[in-house]
Amino acid sequence: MNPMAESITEALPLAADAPRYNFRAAEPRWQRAWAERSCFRVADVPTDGRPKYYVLEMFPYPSGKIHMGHVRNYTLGDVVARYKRARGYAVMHPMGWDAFGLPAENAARERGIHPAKWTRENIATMRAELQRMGLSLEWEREFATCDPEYYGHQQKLFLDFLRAGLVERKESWVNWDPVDGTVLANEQVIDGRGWRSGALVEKKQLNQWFLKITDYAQELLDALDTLDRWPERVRLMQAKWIGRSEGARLDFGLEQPVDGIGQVEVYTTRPDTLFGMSFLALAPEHPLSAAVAANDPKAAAFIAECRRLGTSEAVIETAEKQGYDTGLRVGHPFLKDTTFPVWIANFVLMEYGTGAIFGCPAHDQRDIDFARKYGLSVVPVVLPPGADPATFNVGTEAYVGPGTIFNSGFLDGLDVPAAKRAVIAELERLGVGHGEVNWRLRDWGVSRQRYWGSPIPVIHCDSCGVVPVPDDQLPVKLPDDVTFDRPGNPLDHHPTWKHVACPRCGAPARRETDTFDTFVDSSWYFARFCSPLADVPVRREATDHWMPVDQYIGGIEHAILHLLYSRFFTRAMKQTGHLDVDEPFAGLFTQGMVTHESYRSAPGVNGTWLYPEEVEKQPDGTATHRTTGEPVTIGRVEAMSKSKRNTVDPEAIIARYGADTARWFILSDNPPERDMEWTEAGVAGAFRFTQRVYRLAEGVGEAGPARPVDFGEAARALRRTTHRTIAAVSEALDSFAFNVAVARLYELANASADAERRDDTGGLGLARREAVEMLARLVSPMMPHLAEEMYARLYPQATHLVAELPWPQAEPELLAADSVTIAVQVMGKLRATISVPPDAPADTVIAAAETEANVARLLAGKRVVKRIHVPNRIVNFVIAG
RNA sequence: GCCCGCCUGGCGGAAUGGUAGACGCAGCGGACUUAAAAUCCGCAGCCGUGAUGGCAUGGGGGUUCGACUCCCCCGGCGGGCACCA
Repeated sequence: MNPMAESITEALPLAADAPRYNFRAAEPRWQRAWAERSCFRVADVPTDGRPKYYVLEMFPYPSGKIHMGHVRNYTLGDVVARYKRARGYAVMHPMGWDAFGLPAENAARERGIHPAKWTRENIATMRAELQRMGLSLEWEREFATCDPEYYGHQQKLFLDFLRAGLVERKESWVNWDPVDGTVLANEQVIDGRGWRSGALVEKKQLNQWFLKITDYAQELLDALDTLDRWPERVRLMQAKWIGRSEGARLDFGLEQPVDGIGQVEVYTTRPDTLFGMSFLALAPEHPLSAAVAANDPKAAAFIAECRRLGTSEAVIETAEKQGYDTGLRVGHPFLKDTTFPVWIANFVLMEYGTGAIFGCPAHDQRDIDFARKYGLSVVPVVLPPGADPATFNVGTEAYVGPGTIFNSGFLDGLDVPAAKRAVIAELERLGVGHGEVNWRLRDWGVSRQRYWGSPIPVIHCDSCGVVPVPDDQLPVKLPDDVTFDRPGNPLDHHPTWKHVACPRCGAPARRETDTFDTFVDSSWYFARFCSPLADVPVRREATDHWMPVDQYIGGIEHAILHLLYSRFFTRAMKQTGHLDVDEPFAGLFTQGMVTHESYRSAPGVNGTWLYPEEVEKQPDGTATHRTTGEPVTIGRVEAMSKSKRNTVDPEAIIARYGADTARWFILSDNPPERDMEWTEAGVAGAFRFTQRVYRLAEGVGEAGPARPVDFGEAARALRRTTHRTIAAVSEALDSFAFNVAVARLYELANASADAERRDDTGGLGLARREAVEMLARLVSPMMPHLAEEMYARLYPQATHLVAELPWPQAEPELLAADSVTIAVQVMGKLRATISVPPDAPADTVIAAAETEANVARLLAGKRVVKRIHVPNRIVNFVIAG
């Protein structure tokens, strides 16, 4: 299976006599030491007075093995956790498993493994892998969302939400796979067909449970402004997703009522263009469309055609605008003697606004496309600045810019915003409409027709209706004895599970067999971590102390759904008294992906994909197959994916180079928010650095008795480098600039190595010992095992671990230099550098600069009109001419 | 189409408006070695006679004593959203 397995024990070549850091022995030893000393334990409700810091990485789905994306995510989080701990914070850094979901059911269907067994085995494997990474996790808080204790509390939250009016059961249009007998998410509909079954997907109305996230739409939007430690683009994406729009809702009266329907309600953001109306269009699912279709087979056929196309985005994108003229006509609120045709149009969405629009082709691109196709009238009513009202016309492109209203009765002469206000006022006065805010955000449908999820804790009774499961009967546990031998929901097929007595009247009733969307599970796990053993969903004292998460870290792919759902859930939990915070994540960091070159076994795109381990790179930049020797095409560098086989197994890397090397490389390559390229050469370089740093520790002398030393020039220089590195690394870690921290540590290592080659005079040996100790401690958030190993060498009698040490402090007097180099410019171009004492007065510095031969030459005979002096940095002479 | 981001050596990247290219990877030269690896030392943006010479941060303009950094225009790349009325 894994081509790299054979090479796991093969070590990088090293000289036999080279001192060697044996990570295979050291890493497990220090992992045990941290665990035995409970270095990473904190209390649910601490009393030690340290400030709290909650570091959380998005918990993994137990898919089988960890991948490089996990390694990057958890390494980033671990650096923050270890650094903040050293900085004096009580750090909570938990880990758990997002354990429900479809892959487990697929495994059951395809391989006959029970989803619970499959999931538990994957968790065991992946937990061991994470532990080998040396992460400073508090494993005592671990849970999986498939634990009945967890989802039972989730069911309790749902019932509390239900009682608080935050839950609704309603009919909604869904993508229905008639073969699998299940609802599909939009992403699971490919070219109108189910992604698994290949069956044509139908649009179907189904009773679904909804969480009323739209109740919080305004708040979720407004509070984005308070999330100043979130990436701007995530906030923008959420704002767009919530999609607030301001407009008007108004009624259009039908000339002839149809099936009792006398008017059509329309939502518009452009009430100012009402006089430019030329048609009204209904969504195919609109009740009036259905009423028309009842007596008009052609209309029915048109609607059926629209429905067949489904709701998938890909289909909507490519579909041409199509309409059907119903023959009906509507009046206009302001144009008393005019009527307009009513169409059914495929581009009108039932889910947004009222499912009906008025068409103003001159000022809306979709409407003009539609009007030009079907020969409908086009009346411009917004005159662009400078245009001539007598000749201004609209061709195939709608005018959507600002301007002055014309052709519009009482609105003529107003600008667009004023006209909007005037129309709304008039509609309200006439009682046919009003101003309204509309949202793109929809309520959150949480029902899934699946087994491997949390049961939704309600019971359906023929006489009592929907009855919540009483709190004392929670959790509603999943039955173990289920079969996956036929399509549909195994809970529904189960012979006994769903048959229960109604808790209210005792009559035979049925359990809800839908389970929760797994996004529900991940919407509050961060709160549960604060008190993972509590017999309530969350213990208030614990969440009051630990929430919000101070630093949340994960992939940008969760920018909208998971983060928005969690923000909503936090508010809902606050409303129901479970929490007392508004926002779950005070700080958010979104990491880039891990990428790798891809390889194909033959030229062009015809070859099969090859794993990196199957490929041998040649010195000339080409590549061949490791066993067959045939040429290999090197493809693009792209995100690691199983389908492209451009993956590298973290387990193999850790086995071959050690966890610290993997961690170091993944941090050093580039800034963490960008995509990084995983390369063999890069890992090897990181490995060499671990060895080099360790040798430095072996090369320093014993810790002598503390004594005042009159440091010589070289020792003073090294000490300044050491202390500047402390300051620089601290600053870099504070700002997530881990690649810069790495660079500064290379410099310190280089400086220590330089010192090693010089005579130990003037206290250089002591300065070197200090440099190496600080190197160990500064490197510890990133390479914790190596740091412990080095420290143990430096202090064989030490009674504490680096993981328990406070962060080193730079000595301020060592941050100041003996002298500074000043750049001397003439007319902004560098002409010389001079060395002067720090903070030398301006006239001294300028005088010194002027005497530099090269500067004097350029200034000779010229009139200097300005002398710029920036202390400790630069002198610039501006000459006339 | 709309929105956002990015563009610096062969590569990843560094740089409070103040000496552009730190640090690493790859490369080249040398030491050590029978040899290779490893290790160590050194070189290294481009042009150029070895000048503290010139040109250089996608292209063009601007602000400034001074611009990778701020502003405007253009180009390229990447990402997100999208019949949202």
